Amino acid sequence: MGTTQLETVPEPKYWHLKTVLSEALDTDFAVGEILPNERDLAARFGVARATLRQALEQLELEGRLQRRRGVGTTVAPPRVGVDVSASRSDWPGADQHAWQPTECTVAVPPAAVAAHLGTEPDERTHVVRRVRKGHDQPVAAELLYVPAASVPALPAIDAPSGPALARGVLRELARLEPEGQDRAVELGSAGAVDAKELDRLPGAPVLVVTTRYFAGGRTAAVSVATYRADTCRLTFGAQGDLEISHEEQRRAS
Amino acid sequence: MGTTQLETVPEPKYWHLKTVLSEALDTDFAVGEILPNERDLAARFGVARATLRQALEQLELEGRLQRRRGVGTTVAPPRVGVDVSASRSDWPGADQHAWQPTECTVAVPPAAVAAHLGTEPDERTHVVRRVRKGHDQPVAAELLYVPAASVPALPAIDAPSGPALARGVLRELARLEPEGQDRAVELGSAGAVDAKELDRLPGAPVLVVTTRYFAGGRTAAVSVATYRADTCRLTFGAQGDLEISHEEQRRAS
DNA sequence: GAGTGGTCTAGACCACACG
DNA sequence: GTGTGGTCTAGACCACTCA
Repeated sequence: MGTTQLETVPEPKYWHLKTVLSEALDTDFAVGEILPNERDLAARFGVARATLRQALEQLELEGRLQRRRGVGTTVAPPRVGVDVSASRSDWPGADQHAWQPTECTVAVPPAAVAAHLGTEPDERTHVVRRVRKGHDQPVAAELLYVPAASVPALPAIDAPSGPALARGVLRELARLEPEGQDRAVELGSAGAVDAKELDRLPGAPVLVVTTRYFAGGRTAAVSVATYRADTCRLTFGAQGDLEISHEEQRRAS
Repeated sequence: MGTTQLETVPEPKYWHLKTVLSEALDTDFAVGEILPNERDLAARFGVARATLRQALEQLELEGRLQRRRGVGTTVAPPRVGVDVSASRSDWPGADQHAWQPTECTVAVPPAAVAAHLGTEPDERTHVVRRVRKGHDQPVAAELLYVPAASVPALPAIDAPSGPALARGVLRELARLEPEGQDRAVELGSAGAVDAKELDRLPGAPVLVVTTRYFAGGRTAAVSVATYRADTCRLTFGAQGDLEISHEEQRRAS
């Protein structure tokens, strides 16, 4: 006898809240719609604001919500599929439409990047900053490290300069004969600069894509690109894109 | 005259804390070492425990720390590179060493998965649960949806069954002639089951890898695999692995 | 049982967007 | 100015691990 169900797992409040909210989003809200503010929501559910926020954070991490200070919390659109497959012609400089150079400096790359490039630990390289846009929104911010050896025709100019020089570096890079590339994806958090470029707050979750470009038997360039984890889904399509995100899979289940 | 530097950006405390802690980790701590407990750390830095925790959360998200209830906070080892490139022979059933089947059921897949598979919305498929291990640790939990049409030799058994039947399904799958695959990566949070399988708390950040396997002009199977985002770095190597993680790049800079 | 991280509360003030 | 989300505090209790 006794209880029909052993209450073995007292679910945390924020977890239960997240579930309830998630279902409400599916049924009662449209994409772009504004939710009630956090204080109201917390009161409505009878929890402290911090607890409510913990649930909202989870939902934002899953790409369901978008929160903007001074504005409010809105229902996020489904994640955008972004092609990052190596089979495409995405050798730096080839896809001028997607990536937009913003700056070009000469600096000493992080030691590990230098190791990839085969440059001396204190050797300076060109550093091109680029932004990738999609559907009006910035989706990724990139630092592209290009050693002088890869672009011998260019002088190493000390002073930071604009998109013009950046395009020059990319143009020179495009002359090389691509021999392949390497890619790795991991979770990270946006630094101050990247955050500004991605229109997010510092610390926002990002997918860090590190790419090595090979040419002439060497590593011709290394790219460290940070994609907005809240709005992006990285696709490595061999036979076309995955049209439906995990997010939508979950909703539909 | 006046201040030499306009204090334009009052950095949040937790952000500054994170930076300080990060540097301390680099210089004063070894991998696996236990940090002082949260109450002590908070007191030492003169902040509330919640603020200290916000900094620790960030560092955990970046794979620098590992926190375990009842135990303490330890310095995490560098992330493990996990190969998820499509070029490998990772057709389900081929790589028995990495993936370990734990269960096999018959169930109706989520609608979106059904759409990928081309099955009816209410049509049941085999569902194989697998776990991927690496260096003693579980790194990924997977649900593999296999429609009956892909494994015609097998009867659809209603009752859930163990690894034995799962291996049977995989064996049948391996008979098919692979025609390619599709892959997408996005950020998610672990559900209750996945969390248990990955030895993490529910809600832990994961990298969700959705794969479509093609054979016989159809989608033969769909896999939804969740990788531990804190400990894993997904590699798509065309010319070998990236040996050095973003993490280490940052440390070395 | 002692010590750890995980959850939760009820406040407060700040930075930002918008009218 | 008003309202929003972002940060921060100083507590409390709970769930878990381990000796």
